[in-house]
Amino acid sequence: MAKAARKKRPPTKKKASRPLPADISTEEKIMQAAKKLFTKKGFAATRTRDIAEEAGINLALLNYYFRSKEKLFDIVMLDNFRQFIKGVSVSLLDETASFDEKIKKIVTAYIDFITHHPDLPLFILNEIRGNPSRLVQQISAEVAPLRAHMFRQLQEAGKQGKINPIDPFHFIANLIGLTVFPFVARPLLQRVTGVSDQQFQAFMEERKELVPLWISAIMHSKK
Amino acid sequence: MAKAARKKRPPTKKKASRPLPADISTEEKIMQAAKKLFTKKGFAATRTRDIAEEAGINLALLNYYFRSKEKLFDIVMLDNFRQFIKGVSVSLLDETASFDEKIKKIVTAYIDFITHHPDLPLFILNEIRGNPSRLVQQISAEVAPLRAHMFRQLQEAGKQGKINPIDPFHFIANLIGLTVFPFVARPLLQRVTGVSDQQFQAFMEERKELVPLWISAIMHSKK
DNA sequence: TTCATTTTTAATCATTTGATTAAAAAACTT
DNA sequence: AAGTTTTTTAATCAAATGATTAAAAATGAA
Repeated sequence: MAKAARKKRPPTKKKASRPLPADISTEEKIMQAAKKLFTKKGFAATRTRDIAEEAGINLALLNYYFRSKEKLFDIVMLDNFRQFIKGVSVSLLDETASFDEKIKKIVTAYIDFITHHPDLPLFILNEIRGNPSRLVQQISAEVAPLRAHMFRQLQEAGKQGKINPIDPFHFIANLIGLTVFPFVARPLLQRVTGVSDQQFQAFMEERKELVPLWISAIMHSKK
Repeated sequence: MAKAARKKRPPTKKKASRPLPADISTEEKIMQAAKKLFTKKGFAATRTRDIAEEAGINLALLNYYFRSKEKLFDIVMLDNFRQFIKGVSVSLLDETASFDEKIKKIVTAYIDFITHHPDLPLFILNEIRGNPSRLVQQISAEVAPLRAHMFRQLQEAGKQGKINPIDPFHFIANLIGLTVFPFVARPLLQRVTGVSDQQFQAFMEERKELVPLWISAIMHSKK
């Protein structure tokens, strides 16, 4: 029997004619709650009920606005990625800075940024793994111009003989590894080295200076 | 009504009098399946049914042998940790090797090891975060002697004026960061740098030589 | 106000999932 | 072989969980 598909009321089709509620909208509340929980615990370990409670709304509202847990997650993930990339792109595209200055800016920016969003890196590393999807594809597209720019700079610096020719792969692995990895491995590192929370922060402050120095040392070390 | 608590038959209390089944026991099959899935997808995203299927046994058997998903996970996790640590400890405790040689051995050992267990590092970084539990405590205890040994070596090398005095925190963060991080961030790195699977392996082979060189350069760079 | 539309809720559904049970099958002892 | 214990299974349970529904409340337009 042809069950006339009950057309669901389209959610959140804002009447273009009138301005938004302006204040902290319900949709935004849900997004923020979802971001907080998804980022901290990952997709599978996060319950939609927890998100609803964190947002202070009814569970049905979540589905009303976002249709499904997956959809909501995709949005949060994309948002997280963009934020993560933005940190680097600003410094990277600053044409007035020298290569060394750029590195220093990137390192500082990332350390500051992750200090305020400590769960982000691991979230991204996790979710990028299980997702060969369009999401990741989209991210790649957004990163492309940045990559091109950095590669060019690397090549120029290499040609001027200032530094060793180093493959971009190694360069980026080193830069991000030295900067981001301590945050990702923080619980492990603190256990193994017996470092307190306060000390950890101090060490990361130190690294703002040290990592650029080390990167430089690496690129001037003789093969 | 006092329902006389149905005493559950104690699982897997092997009669000590007779040797084990010897071949690949059911218990072992379950362990291996659980390890594979837990390590790849984490605790929350892994279903006990999937483990049972992967092991080719009935779901009830899993609970018969291990009582609960949590218990099984704890066992797998401890096992994974030990394996991860073992890689380093062998190289580290080799008294015949010089400091530089040790570093080279550690880097090579880790790169080889993780190449064959690519999901392990991220698993550990994930599970150590949400687990301030006795599990992590136990790990710490097992790592302690290694840490002490490495610290002593670092201090000695520093006193001999061969290298800059470098805090153990920075040293370990650098060593592991440069060695392990590329694997953890592999999908991201490959996307950003446009590197193929084959090329990635080649790069990691290169790093067996390069990372020790870089570590050396870092420790000889002037403050 | 009245009416239409949007937003929110309580209640419920359907499926998934960890766990248990009772009984069958297999292994071992005598 | 008979009896005992261990191992394995099919069936089922109970709780958790993502999603939907129908109706109420709020909002804005006329």
